[in-house]
Amino acid sequence: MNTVRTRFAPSPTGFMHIGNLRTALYGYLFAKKHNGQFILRIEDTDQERLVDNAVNVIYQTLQLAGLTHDEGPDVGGAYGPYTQSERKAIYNDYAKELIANGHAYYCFCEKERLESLIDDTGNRRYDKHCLHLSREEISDQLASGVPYVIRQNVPTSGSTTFSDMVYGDIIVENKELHDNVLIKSDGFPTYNFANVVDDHLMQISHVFRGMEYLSSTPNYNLLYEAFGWEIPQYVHLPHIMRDKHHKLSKRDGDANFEDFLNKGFLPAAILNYVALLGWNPKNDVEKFTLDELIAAFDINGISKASAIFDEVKLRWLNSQYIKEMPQESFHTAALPYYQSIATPVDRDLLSRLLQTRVSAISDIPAMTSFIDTYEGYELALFDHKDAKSSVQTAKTILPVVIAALENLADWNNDAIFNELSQISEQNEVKKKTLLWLVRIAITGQLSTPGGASEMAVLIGKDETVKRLKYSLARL
RNA sequence: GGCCUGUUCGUCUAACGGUUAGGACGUAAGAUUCUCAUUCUUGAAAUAGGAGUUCGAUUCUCCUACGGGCUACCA
Repeated sequence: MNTVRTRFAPSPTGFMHIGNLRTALYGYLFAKKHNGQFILRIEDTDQERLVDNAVNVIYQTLQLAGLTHDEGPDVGGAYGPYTQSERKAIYNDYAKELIANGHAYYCFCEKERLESLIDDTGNRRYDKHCLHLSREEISDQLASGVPYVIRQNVPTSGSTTFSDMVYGDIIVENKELHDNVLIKSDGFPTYNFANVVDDHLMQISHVFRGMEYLSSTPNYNLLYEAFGWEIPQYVHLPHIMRDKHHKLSKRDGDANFEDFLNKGFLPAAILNYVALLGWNPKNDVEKFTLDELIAAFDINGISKASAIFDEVKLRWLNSQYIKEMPQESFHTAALPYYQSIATPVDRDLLSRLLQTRVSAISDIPAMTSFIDTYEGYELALFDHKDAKSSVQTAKTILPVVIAALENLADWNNDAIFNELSQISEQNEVKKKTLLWLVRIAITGQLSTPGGASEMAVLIGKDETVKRLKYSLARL
């Protein structure tokens, strides 16, 4: 087998879409699995859609995800340049070669004429008008500077077959194909053309891309054949959907890698989750490091149907990653979220408690808001079926708790817990009930970083007693 | 409209002619527990519909329905 070379070829149009990230991931995994190279190529041929700094976003994302490329604009390589706008002359030379051997031709048609070609079903198919121009007509037009494009000359009969490693063999009638534009009037190549030329020159062995390109693949093959080049292996990937009808899109504001980072998801968890969307390892393993993914990856496991992105499952996976983090790492990651907490509390304790109860780091503010703001919580929180707790039980037992804790000398977790346990025994209130009541009374929150005694330690004795009295007064 | 492509629990998916159709998330019930967290146990939950091929179809073929993609001087 020849060397495996895959490439990730994004357009620098903004943030990194999660679907693109998966495409990059699969290409990376496949290359590394086969000791090959993973190449980054920037496809900036659409000068109108360029976005400042977008290339840096691509570098940063790849780096955060751990998908290091062996060749690319920033790291160089033997097949550069790796930015398409710097390869303009190359494409034009190859387009001329195609014109010379009859597989492409100059087209001088104006927009108006093109639009007159629209048929009654609303479709447009170029009629090869300029293919029939005489040699003189062409050189006249070129000499007088008439704007032109270069079009692919596809056969009008026969059929083209291509093979995809995911979707299998696909046959398309050539008469269904269009004479696509190869070189635009601004001199830049179209995506379709630049791709073929670059994938060949960069010796890409396997082309990983979204399945939206399935329909244009016959045109690609015709191009490869016109050049006499070897056709790469195609690996078309199903889409990632937001729901049954919509692709996960930038418009929804949450389809970018960065958006998920901001929501408190770990890069490794995102990557792990996304790897499993549209691919399965043929066993029941759900959690993979990048290296494990490399070892397990196999094109056979790629599915044909599109997959709906489920953030709930991502949260679960992310929580698994959080639990496995070293304590210090979690603490460091959580620190920024403590900024907004005004009351001084033991942050190390907070981190220790939080780590097992948070599924995304960004959950922290909601879970800790009671530290600063507490008054006016819902009294209904006292009513809890499982804990057999109610406002009524709170009313009777809280005075006992206040009296006991007010006189407690040692303010630490064990002391508080023992004290509360005793109260529960002496007053025939279930421990679970009592702890529930106390926790609600001092936090006013359904979900807290820890249990009653832990929360009491966190906010301190004075505040605990103060809050217990406040709660009792409200009942 | 034409062409391409897809369809297994709510979701991600396994089973590449023979299984009580498996796993995971979520969900329900229960146990443990200093929270509804964690952990553990158990349960409910799917082959889009119809023809065929076959001793036997989730699996192969065809039709229908319903998705998605393409049909640009965007990628």
